[in-house]
Amino acid sequence: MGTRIKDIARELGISESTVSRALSDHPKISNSTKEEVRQAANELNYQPDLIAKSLKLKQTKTIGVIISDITNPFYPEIIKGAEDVANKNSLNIFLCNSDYNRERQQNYLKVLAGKRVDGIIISPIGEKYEIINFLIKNRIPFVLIDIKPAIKIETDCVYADTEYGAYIGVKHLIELGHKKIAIINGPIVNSPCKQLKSGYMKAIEEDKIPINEKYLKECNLKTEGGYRAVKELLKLGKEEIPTAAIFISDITAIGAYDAIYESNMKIPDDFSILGYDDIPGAKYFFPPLTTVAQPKYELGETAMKLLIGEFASADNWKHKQIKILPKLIIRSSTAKPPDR
Amino acid sequence: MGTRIKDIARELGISESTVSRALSDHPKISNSTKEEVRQAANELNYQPDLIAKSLKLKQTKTIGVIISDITNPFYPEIIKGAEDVANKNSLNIFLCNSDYNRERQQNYLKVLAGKRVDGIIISPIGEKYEIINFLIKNRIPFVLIDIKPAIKIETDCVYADTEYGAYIGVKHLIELGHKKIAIINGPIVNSPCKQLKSGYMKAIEEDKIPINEKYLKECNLKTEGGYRAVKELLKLGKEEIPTAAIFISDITAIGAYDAIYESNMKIPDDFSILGYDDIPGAKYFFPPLTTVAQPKYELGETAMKLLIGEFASADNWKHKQIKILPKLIIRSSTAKPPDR
DNA sequence: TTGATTAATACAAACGATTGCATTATTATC
DNA sequence: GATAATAATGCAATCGTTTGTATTAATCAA
Repeated sequence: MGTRIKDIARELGISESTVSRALSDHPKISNSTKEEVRQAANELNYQPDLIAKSLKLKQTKTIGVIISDITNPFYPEIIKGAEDVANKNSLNIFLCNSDYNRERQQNYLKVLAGKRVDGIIISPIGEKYEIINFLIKNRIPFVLIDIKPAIKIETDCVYADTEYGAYIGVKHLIELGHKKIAIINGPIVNSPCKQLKSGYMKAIEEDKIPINEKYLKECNLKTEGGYRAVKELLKLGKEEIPTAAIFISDITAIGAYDAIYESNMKIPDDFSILGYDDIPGAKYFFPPLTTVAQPKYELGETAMKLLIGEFASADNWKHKQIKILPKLIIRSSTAKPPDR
Repeated sequence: MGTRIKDIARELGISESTVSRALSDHPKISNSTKEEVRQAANELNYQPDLIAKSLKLKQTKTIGVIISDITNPFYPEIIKGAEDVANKNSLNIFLCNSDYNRERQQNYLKVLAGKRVDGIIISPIGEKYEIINFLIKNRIPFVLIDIKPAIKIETDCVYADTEYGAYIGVKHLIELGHKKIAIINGPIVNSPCKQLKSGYMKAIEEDKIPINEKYLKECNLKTEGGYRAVKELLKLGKEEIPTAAIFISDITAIGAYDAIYESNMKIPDDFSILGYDDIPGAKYFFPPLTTVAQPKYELGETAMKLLIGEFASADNWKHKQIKILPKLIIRSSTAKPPDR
């Protein structure tokens, strides 16, 4: 239906190869024909078929990005960072939203492989070995995002140091005087969740605070997960109800607001809430949420740069694992514990 | 490098066409060879080349989605709605973020055309005729999102009735007793902005409230735009400072919180704020934001369904323009005006 | 046995670009 | 004026699929 190189060639009475070369400004084509070709292309509204080009050239100028929840404000900033870098390098992004669903993640992996993307940035959910195996087997360059590398794994990755983030967060709670501190975590199979726990443990143990197993909660990563977890905590004996909690994300912390208010308790007077991520809007919660800020944009930016190989110079033979430090943002959802 | 149909064919000593047909379960291929082929494909880790397939079949099973700001929580829900429908129809989404940048939008349009996507959903910024022209000229099926159709335009579109939303919002303010109501709008070229204004006007005029030109603000669609607009309003003479404002989005309304608090004023006692969108988190602002809720997920869902043609039945020759009604969510950022 | 029918597979062209090599046209060199 | 060098263009193969049309093999009817 549309215009092809063939059509331009016919129109001008020259060969397809000449048109192709003229369009890509090949030095061996005369300026006059180049001009003619460009004009004809314009008149005929020629749009190059990137599919055909990709097939021939074996590169798609496209990077696949798989994230787990586009609705979580944590991700859009990452995507933006990645997209900005991609654009600067005339690359495009194929965005996939696994929605915390492993099957869907697996499916997207296959689609991206089939679409022959030039590389993949993925924030993996669930067991990551199969993902890594798949990518390696299919020879797709990739960068893991927001995953702390395990010892055995040798891959490029960019991650925020959640262990450190959890540590400084819980330390902050301890300094305020809290001793009954809960942790509302996501599924512990996820790397950031693992890290959150170990940061929490480190801070708790450092201050010789006894560990209460009932304070260790796992929930799904949505608001409703946080809500339910806190509801359960509030059912404990009066003396045992924690006075503070650290959450795996601001989104789950929001659920805590709901649960606490439903019980006619006050934040932070009766319960201190420490979020994680610093999503836009956290500043305007009631009360403004104390949280650990993720370097979101930077995470996306760095991952894409790494993938593109901007960082690959002298020693690009070895995998880079880049750590970015989060920051504690103290607002008003944390305060000293109530004297019960 | 990877496995091709050719490789499977060689491996089994049969022809490529047989392999291809076996893989797609063609009835004329014997079950025994089908089984052999499937097994070999598995062993050799065959991943079909979707690029080649697309070239041949002239369809990519991909829908391009262009939105203007992935960072605005308004969009992720839309995307999710669209993606869910797409997935159910084994379609994928190629997401593009124009970032309110016309050049970038134009560029993405070209890329998507070049990538031969099967259709495009776009939330257009700036002048939409050139976009529509481009899409028609290139014979790409498309659906406009969040754009109220002008009389002359005959295209599929799905939009939330912003005029109605603004009308019920401003009515609410008037009923509270406000007479000095500002409108912090986005660039008036955008359709939702036009609608916001006319809804505002309708409500104001209905109650015979005189129009103050100084209350009609245009700003960019980010938090900082709302901040600056309100700052300017607060510089007016004491008597002239408005007592309430409706904002084009919750994101810009956030800027108002900053500006108001900087002037040591209180919300809603000194100034009522009415947002638009109902982004996740708006409920937890201080004070919780009164806002007009967009049917976001539904918007994306409907747009994709429309594009796929699920709605195309008897009368699919004419363009559908689907209107979805927003809802007023009254929280605590609006109250009766102060008696100055 | 022979021709017709059916089942299973193979051949080859096509999708729309790119590119190494061959070819032709033009100019330079002696 | 013949040959070499250079400039500009054309030919044809290729990327990995799919699919219409042979082709071959197997089965059946008479």
